[in-house]
Amino acid sequence: MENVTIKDVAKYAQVSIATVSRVLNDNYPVSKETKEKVLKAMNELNFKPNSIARSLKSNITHLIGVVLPDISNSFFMEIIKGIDSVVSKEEYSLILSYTDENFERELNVLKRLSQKRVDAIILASSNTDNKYVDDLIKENIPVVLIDRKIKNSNVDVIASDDFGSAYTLTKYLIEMGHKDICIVNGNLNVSTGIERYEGFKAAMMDHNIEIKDDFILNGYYSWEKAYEEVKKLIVDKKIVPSAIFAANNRMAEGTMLVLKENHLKIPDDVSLVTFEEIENQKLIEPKLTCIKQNALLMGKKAGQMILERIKDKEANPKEIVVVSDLVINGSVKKIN
Amino acid sequence: MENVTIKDVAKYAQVSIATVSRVLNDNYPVSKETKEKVLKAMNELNFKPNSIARSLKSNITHLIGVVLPDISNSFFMEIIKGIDSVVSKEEYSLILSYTDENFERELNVLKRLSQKRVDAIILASSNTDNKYVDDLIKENIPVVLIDRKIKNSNVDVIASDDFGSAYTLTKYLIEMGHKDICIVNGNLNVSTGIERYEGFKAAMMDHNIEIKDDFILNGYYSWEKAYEEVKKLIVDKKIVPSAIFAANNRMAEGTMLVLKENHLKIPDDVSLVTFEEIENQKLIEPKLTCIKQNALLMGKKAGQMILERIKDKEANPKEIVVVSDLVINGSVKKIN
DNA sequence: GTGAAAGCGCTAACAT
DNA sequence: ATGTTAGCGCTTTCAC
Repeated sequence: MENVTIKDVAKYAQVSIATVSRVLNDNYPVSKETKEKVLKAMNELNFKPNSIARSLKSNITHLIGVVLPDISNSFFMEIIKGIDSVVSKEEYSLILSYTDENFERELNVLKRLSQKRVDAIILASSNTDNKYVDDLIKENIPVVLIDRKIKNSNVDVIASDDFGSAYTLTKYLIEMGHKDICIVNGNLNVSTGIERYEGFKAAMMDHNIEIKDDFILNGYYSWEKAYEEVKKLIVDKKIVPSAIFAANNRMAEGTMLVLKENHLKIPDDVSLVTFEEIENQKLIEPKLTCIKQNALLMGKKAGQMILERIKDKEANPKEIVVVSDLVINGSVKKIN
Repeated sequence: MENVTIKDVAKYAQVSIATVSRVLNDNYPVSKETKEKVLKAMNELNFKPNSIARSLKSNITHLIGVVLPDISNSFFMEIIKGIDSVVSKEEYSLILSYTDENFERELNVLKRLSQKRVDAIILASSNTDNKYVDDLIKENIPVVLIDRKIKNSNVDVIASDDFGSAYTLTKYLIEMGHKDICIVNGNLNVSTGIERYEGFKAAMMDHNIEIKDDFILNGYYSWEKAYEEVKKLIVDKKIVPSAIFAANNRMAEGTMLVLKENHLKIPDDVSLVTFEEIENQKLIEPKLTCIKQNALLMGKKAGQMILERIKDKEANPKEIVVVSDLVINGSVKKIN
């Protein structure tokens, strides 16, 4: 009963293996009788086509590699759900890898996926300078970038308007009267990190507000790092900004804990905004004013894109921008 | 440059394909000179071994299927991290699938994994009656159950002591003076759901406390369901229990929102305990008294187990219980 | 409508 | 130490 092959089925049904294959794929004429005979044989022997062998012939593995920096972040989990909901309908499975924002690890993972001959890769790279993507494409493995862009690569991209949204969010703080605004930056090797920072700077500059050196913190998209950096500012340096802009949800969470531990109330003592909603937002007081990205939709679009790309590798790369919303909650104090 | 095979390398280096294979695997004697010649050829042609072809020969895919009910739950994400940290060292990749507690979907996913010829499967089944697991094992695909057991299957298991922990947690409530305790059950088709309920009942019975029908809620491990059910009890029926036992974190979150919306303070108005810590616990007042499982460790153990099992399919199945802690926080009121 | 046979890229037994 | 060859399970072209 173990590892029944097409050959066994053929013998059992007393036909050739070619016929079995034809029944299996239903792509060539087979007489009704033989077809039934074969199907019966398959059933009785509990035959399952070996997809490895199929892949070897067809060069199609029905495997999509998904490479993300942080799988505990619900933002990326939503993306996975979005991707899966689209591609699983076409019988694709996802190989999930995460990199922890570590570029070396990312390269290893990509290499492994390439050897596994995945049909395509969906990538949120931890480095704008990822040159390996070009190699992948040369090797005929299409890549769709999600959330994070890279330099010089002529590939499909699905991302948010990080610059614009950061600008909007900062502008909102400014219009609420804030000037002493601290930014907790994300990973500045990453397009989103850079663009959010640029958006922030542009808004500040456009309103002629100076950004103090002390108020530029590097949180690398990490909860812990953000916690440390904000703590250094507030506890060690004893500087309390009027508002804090956290460049992602994890860092907003770390920031909130510092504030909580030091009995600084949001928004009375410090205002806080974040790029991407924090976990369990609904249960936390106050809800944070934030940019809310549509991660599920991004995932779905990426799934569609990758399916199209697998079918047509020559089409011109597309860049899709998924709009994010500014959600105003009660975490920003109005200053006269 | 595209799809260089062992054959191309052989021609380029002017040796036989066998020699190339030998260099590739470094498992047979090859003279230093030829070896270098071949390595050079590989390099210059940018050769990458086709792991599909290898798999076809060896029957080893270096793929492990991971099937989980809910990937947005940090509990399961930690499990993935644990698994990955162990198996990626041995060059395994993970195919991730989630089932949303839907058993049909689970069966589909398992079938797909079996056809993909994964080397093994790590499964948190959404039904104790999963008989397909036996088929998988017959097909020579080892299975390790994680978190959730199934009936009658002679397979490796790595789980928590759900009964015991639920008993402990309930006993704690009782010792704090609670009698009107409401349980929000998980999925009662699942071993954890059942055992947690059983543990709860046993503790109640041992202390001669009657469980009221109104206080047995079915939340199916779903945030939304729990929210609905608790709301029905508290808002529609206008019954406020003295304490609530939520059988997992998502349901505790749903429950908390109902309480919050109805201005019921924890623990003053209602006490609440949960099986597994909620997301962003640190930022939420009050922190919930809970059973804290060691998900990362469970994942690591599962990873080790699966590697051992792949190496030795005949060894007797093991069952490992990972201990959970009762973490007492301020969410339970002491009643005289 | 069906069968024979080549071949996908690789490994390993056998031969030299 | 190296080459020749069969074969892993399947698809597909070419005969009939």
